[in-house]
Parts: sequence; C-alpha cells; structure tokens
Amino acid sequence: MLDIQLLRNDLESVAKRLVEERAYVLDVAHFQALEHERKSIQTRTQELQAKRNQTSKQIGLAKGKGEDVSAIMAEVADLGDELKAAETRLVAVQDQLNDILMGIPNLPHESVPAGKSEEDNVEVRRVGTPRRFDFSVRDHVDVGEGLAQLDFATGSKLSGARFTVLKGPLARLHRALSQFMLDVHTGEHGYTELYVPYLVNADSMRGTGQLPKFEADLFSVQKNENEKLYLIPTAEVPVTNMARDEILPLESLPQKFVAHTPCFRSEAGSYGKDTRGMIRQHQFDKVELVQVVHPSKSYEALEELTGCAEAILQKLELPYRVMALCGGDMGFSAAKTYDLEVWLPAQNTYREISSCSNFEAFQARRMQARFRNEKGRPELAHTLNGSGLAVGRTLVAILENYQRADGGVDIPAALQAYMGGKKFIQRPSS
RNA sequence: GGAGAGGUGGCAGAGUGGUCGAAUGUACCUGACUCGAAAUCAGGCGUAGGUUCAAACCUACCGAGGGUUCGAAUCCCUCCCUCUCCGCCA
Repeated sequence: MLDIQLLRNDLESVAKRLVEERAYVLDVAHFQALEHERKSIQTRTQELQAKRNQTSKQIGLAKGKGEDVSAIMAEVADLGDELKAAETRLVAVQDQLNDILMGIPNLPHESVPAGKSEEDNVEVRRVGTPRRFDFSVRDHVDVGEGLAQLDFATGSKLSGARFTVLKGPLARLHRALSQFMLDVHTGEHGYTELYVPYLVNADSMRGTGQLPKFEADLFSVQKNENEKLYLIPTAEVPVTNMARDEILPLESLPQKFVAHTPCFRSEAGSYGKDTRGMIRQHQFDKVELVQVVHPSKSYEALEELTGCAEAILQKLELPYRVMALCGGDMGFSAAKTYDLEVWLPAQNTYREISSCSNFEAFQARRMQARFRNEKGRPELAHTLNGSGLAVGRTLVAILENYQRADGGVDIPAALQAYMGGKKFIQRPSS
C-alpha cells in the first residue's frame, strides 16, 4: 500500500509514474472526488461528535446537580440522526478510498529498469558455465521417469494435474536439498530458522499483498461458517506477518528468518504454461528468506539476501544468472526485484529459481509493521524476501545439469553428505 | 466435543451508565539530591486520524463487529482469542 499522504499531496505525478512504470491506470478524477468528499465529511463528523460529547457532559453535570435537563435534551434531539448519517457516509467513502489504495501496486525504486515485460529485464551478472554434453540431453521428466523415481501419473491420480510423486533416492534428494539450504542459511548467513503455519487467515494474506487482488491464485479451506483459511503460496506470508501490528525495538533489527514450507498455488491464468514436468506445480517446497529491516538499510539488505540465495546455486555448482526485473514485470508489492535464473540444458535457457525483492514500506504499511526509531517514534519498517531456493525447481536443475549418459544422475558434492555419502542416483536394478 | 473463567496502557491491576484516554503500582525517560550510585522527591511517559505555517485544538481507539442511550470500558447481541477442568487425539 502506498502512503495516502503521497497521493493527497502529489496525485498527478504518482498517477503518471504508475502508468509509465507499472502500466497501472489510476482514476485521478474519481480519487480526487472521493478524497474531497472524505475531507468535508470527516470534518463535519468530528464537529458533530464534539458537539455530542460536549452536550452529554453538560447533561451529566446538570443531572448531578438535580437540574432540569429537558431543554438541553431537546437541543440534541436531532443531532443523533445527522451524526449517524455522517458516520455511515464517512465509513463508506473511506472504504472506497481504501479499496483503491489496496489495489495500487508499489512504485519501483529509481534503480529499477524501465520496461513493460520480461523482454525488458536486465541481466546483472552470469555465474558458472553451462556444461557441454557429449550425448543428447534429456529433460528432467525423462531423466526422473527413466530412474522410475518421478511419477506424474500417480500424482494426478491422487490429486489431479500439477501434482507429483517422488520416490526413493529422488525423494531423499528433495529432502536433502531443503536440509542443505536451511543449514547454509542458518549456519553461514545468520538467519534464524522458523517453523510456521501453512494455513493463514485473510488478515495475513492482506498484509503481504496477496489479498484482496489475487484471491484466484490461492487455495483456501473453510474453517467455519464465518472464516476461511488460506494455504500459503509462500512462507513469506506467515513469516513476514509475524511483524504485523508490532512495534519492534530498534535493536531487534535487522530480523533475518528462514523457513522451509510447502507452497500452494492454484496457478490460475497459467493453464497452458509449463504443463510438462515439475516446473509449475500446485504444491512445491521452498526455503524462504525474510528480512525486516531499518528503512535506511533495505537496499543493502536486498543485495545481501540475493547473495545468500546465490550462494546455494554456487555450492550446488549450478550455472545461473541474475536478472533485475523491469517495472512492468515486477510483482505487485515489490519496489525492486532480482530474479535468479538457473540454467536448464534441456530447455537451453535460464529459468527462474528464486525471486528476491525489497518491498520497502509497502507491506509494512498494510500490516502496520513498525519499529521504534532513533527518536523513539514508531516508524514503518522495510520488508524483504527471497527464495533460497525453490526446492522443486532446484531438483529439476540437478536432474538436468547432473544427468549422465547412462541415465543416472550425479549428486552434487555439497549434497552427498545429506545422501548418506551416495555419489549418484541410478535406476533400481530389479 | 462438554463445563467454567477471562480478554483494560510495556507489564501488573482498578474501574458496572456521566469531566474515564482511563486510578494505582511497576518499568522507562528527564530533573533535584549525591563525588558517583542506590534510596528519596518532582515532572514526563499509548496509537492513529483531522484542522493548522505553527502553537494548539478536535476526533477515534479499553479483543473484533453490531445494538441500546443525550451519554458505553461499564448494559445487550454475534464472533474471535486465552486460561482451567473433563473427553478425544498425532
């Protein structure tokens, strides 16, 4: 959520930036009309409230002295109706303003490249060299099914399309990956490990920006007649929302958390995309990094956090590149985003495996996540998060990059300790 | 799932219709005393919004939402959460 003061004071230029940098059209005239109405109604409401309070006090005093109060009572007889009408209207107007505000995307940081789509993203650096294969490369589906350890048919039997069953060593490799990532981030990067709920309430989804705009992307369950719970699409939601409605002590910043959770996404609107394989699933595991930081440190923190995610790829010796997303390709809440893209030889391209973003105060303002600043005043914190990494896609990358001519898959050196010393995976002999 | 108790300021804890945004204690900050500290004394000490150059003033907030009333922390309704006991259970 943008600061409403920014819109009040500088509506035209904010609207201009939203169109140019985020392709978002703000109805300036409508907003202005609402804001104008809000101002006059709020003033009127508060006047009426003051009058009511004053009069009620007088009645109390007069009654205490045993005086007749019918004259004063008559004076406020019709005040109640007018006040109620004003209050109702005020709430309605504020709701409308709030709806607009909740639907406006974040403004990009000045360092974000201009652009409308993926095409305009800028490559920041490229690390590692894609391996040369002296045999014809298979994609992860062929490799995994060839090993009889990756089973899409059974996944769809159990749950439908976009669900997968892993078996044997490959299932273990999947587990090994998340253990490895957690160990690196807690042991080497100073993140505190968390275990968090996978079902969260609507307030939490609003806090990080999934609601109200992206309900279609979420799975939900009915908790009871009145309440829904949502399956988390990323650990970002529960972890970041821990700071919701808090005023954190200055010395507690920066807060750095890592959590391994499953993630659930309905993938509405991407029906034709990545239907083959486990690139795009309804359920996948992710190790997520989250930071809550002092506003003056958030861009430093974005570089640090991105580096932590990169460290995993480096340790796994997977070639990747870092992309600075352009304004048009960034997520709704982000002020700046780096995507890490891992090399997938079968697709002969780099594919997203991590997304690291600084949200500045956008999420913090929605969820009232604050800290007590140097002057002792509450101030909105900045929040960041990034995948470190998406476990399923990392597994895909290993299957493709570490495949062997005989159909087996070598296990990256960094993971061998997590695999009981095994150096490769092959098809069971029987 | 059943029975009961309760949700008030950082914490503790009063307040059952009228100067209550809220006593008191404690923590914290400032000052006095002290060589310094402790103790003691004095003062300060919630969040958000509005009008405003500012000072200041006004408004809202006592788990959430609604209702009664001239007036609600206090009465009524719905919901949420916490605790205790019983049952069930990974």
